[in-house]
Amino acid sequence: MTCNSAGRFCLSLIENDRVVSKNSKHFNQILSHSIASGLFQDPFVSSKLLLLSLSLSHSNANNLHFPHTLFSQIQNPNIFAWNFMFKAYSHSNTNTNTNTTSSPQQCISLYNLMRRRFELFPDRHSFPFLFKACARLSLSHKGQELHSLTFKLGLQHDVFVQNALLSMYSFCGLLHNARQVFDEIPLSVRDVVSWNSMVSGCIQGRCYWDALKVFDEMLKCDVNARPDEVTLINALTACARIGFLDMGRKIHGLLVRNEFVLDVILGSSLVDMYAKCGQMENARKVFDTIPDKNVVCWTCLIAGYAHSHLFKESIELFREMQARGVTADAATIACVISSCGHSGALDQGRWVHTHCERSGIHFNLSVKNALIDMYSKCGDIQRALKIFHALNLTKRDVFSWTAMITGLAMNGQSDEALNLFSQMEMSGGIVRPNEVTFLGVLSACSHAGLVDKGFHYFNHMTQSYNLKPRIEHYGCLVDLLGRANLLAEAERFISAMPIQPDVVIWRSLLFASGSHGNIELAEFSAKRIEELEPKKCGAHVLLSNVYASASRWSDVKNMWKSMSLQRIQKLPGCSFIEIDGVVHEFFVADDLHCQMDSIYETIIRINKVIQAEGFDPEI
DNA sequence: GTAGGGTTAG
Repeated sequence: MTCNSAGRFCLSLIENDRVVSKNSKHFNQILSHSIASGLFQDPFVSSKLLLLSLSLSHSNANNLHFPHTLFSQIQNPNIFAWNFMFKAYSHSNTNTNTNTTSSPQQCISLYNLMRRRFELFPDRHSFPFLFKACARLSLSHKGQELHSLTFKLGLQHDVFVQNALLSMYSFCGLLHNARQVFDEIPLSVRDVVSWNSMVSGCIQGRCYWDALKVFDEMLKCDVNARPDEVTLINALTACARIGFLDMGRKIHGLLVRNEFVLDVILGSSLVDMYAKCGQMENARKVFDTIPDKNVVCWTCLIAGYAHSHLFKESIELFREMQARGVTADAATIACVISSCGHSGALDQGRWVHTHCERSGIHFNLSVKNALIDMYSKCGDIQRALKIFHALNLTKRDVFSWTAMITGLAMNGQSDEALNLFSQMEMSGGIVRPNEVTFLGVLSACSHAGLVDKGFHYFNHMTQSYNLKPRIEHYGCLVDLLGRANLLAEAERFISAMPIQPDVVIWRSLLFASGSHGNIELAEFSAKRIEELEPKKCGAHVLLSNVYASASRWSDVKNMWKSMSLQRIQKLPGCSFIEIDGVVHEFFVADDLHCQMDSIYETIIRINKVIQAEGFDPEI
C-alpha cells in the first residue's frame, strides 16, 4: 500500500468512527497503518486517533494507560489532542491504587507540560476541564491562576468557561469568589447552568437561605433561563435542609403546573423535603407516585420517619423495602440501625448488623457510629466499645467520640466517659468536641454526682471551645445540682440563666426537690410547669407523687380532683421491651399482655429478693 | 475537518 492509499484508508475509517469506536481490532489496524505510513504525525489524524482510543477505553474509565502512551507518541500535539487528554483526566478517579496515572492531578501536570515545554495556551474548551480538575483536587490556587489567564485570553464572557469557574470556586469552598464570578456574568449571557451552579454552590457552602434567594431571583428576573429539573432539585434540597415548608410547597406547585415529569430524583427530593419538614403524610403520598423507586428514594422516607421519631414505622418500611427486592446501602443501614437504637429494638438492630456482614454491605463510618449508638442505647456497652476501639484513631469523627462518651454516660460508666473525653482532647486536635459531645460529658458528671467537674466542663466548653451552651446544657447542670441536693444553688442557677427555663428544667428541679423532701420548691416548680404547659398533666402527676411520698394524702386527692376539674387527663405511662425481635408494650395497670400472670409473679419474686437484701423498694 | 459546562436526591 502506498502512503497515499494508506492515508485514504485511515481517513475513511476514522471518519466512520462510529464503527471503529466499537471495534478495537479495526482501530489497531488503522493505527498500525497510520504509523507505518507516517500519517500519524499529521495533527488531525493523531488527534482523531487519540479520541478514538479514548472512546475505546471508555468502558474502562480509569485505564488511560493506552491513550496516554499514544498521546506521548505525538510529537506536536495540537490543542484538540491536549483537550481530549484534559477531559479524560479531569473525569477520572482520584484514587486508583493500581494505576497512579489516572487522576485529575495528571490533568494539571499535563497542562503544566503544555505551557512550559510546548508553550501553548489553553483555549475556551480547555478551561472547563482544567477547572473541573482543580475543583476535584481543591487546588484553589491553580484555579485562581487559571482565572486570571481567562482575562488575558478574553474569555470572560464565555458562559462555559465562567460556569465551570464558578463551580470550581464553590467546590473549593470559596463561595464569595463564586458569587463574584456569577455576578459578573451578564444577564444576557447567563444560562440555566449558571443559575443552577450558583444555587448548588450555596448548598455546598451550607448557605441554604442564599441558595433560595438566588433561586427566587432566577424566577423573578431571568426570562431567558427557565428553571429545569436540576434547579428544582437543588431548591428542594435547600428547603429540606432548613425545613422551609412554605417554599417547598411552592416548588411542588410549580413543578406540577409546569408538568415536570416526577422521576426518581425529583421525586426523592420532594419526599425528602416533606419528610424533613415533618410532613410524613405528604412525603408518603409523593413516594407512592414515584415509578421505579430506588434505594435513595426508600431511604428518604425511612429517614423521614426516624426524623419524626416514628421509629417503628421506619423499621417497618425498611422491611417492606427488602421485601420489594431493593438492596439497602450504607445510608439506609445507618438510618435503620439508629431507629433500632431509639426504639430499643436490639434484636432487630443485631439482625441488621449480621445481615450486612453477611451480604457484604460496606460499613462506612456512619454505619459504625450508628452501631455504637444503638448498642449503647440498648445497654450492650461492650459491643459498642468493641466497635469503637476497632476504629482507627484517625478514622474516628466527632460523632464516633460523642456516641461512645454519651453511651458510657447513659450506662452509668461516668469515669470511663470522662476518661474517653480526655483521650479525645489528647488525640491531637484531629476532632473537636461539639455541643452534643459536652452534653454527654455533663450527663456523665450528673449521673456520678460530680458537681465541681460538671461546672468545670461547662466553663471549658464555653471558654476553650467557644461553644454556646443550649438549654439542654443548662438542664444537665440543674439536674446535677438537684441530684446532689444542692436545691438552693439549682434555683439560683436557673434564675441566673441567660435563657428562659423550659419545662424540662423545671421538671428536673421538681423531681429533685421531691426526692429530697423539699415540697415547697416542688410546688413552686410545678407552678412554673403549669404556666408553660397548662393543658398537660406532667406537673400534676409529678407533684402528686411528691405529696404521696411525703404521705400527704389529702394533697394527693386534691391534686387529682383539680386535674379532673380542669379536664386534664393523665396519659398512661408506657414502657416497652424487645424480646426475640418482638416489641412488647406495657401501660400502667395494664393486664392485656398474654403472659401477665407470670410477669406479675416474677415481679413479686424479684421484690422478695430485693427485700431479703435489706432494701425497701418503692413500688 | 475533531471538542465544552451544571450529576442534581438520602
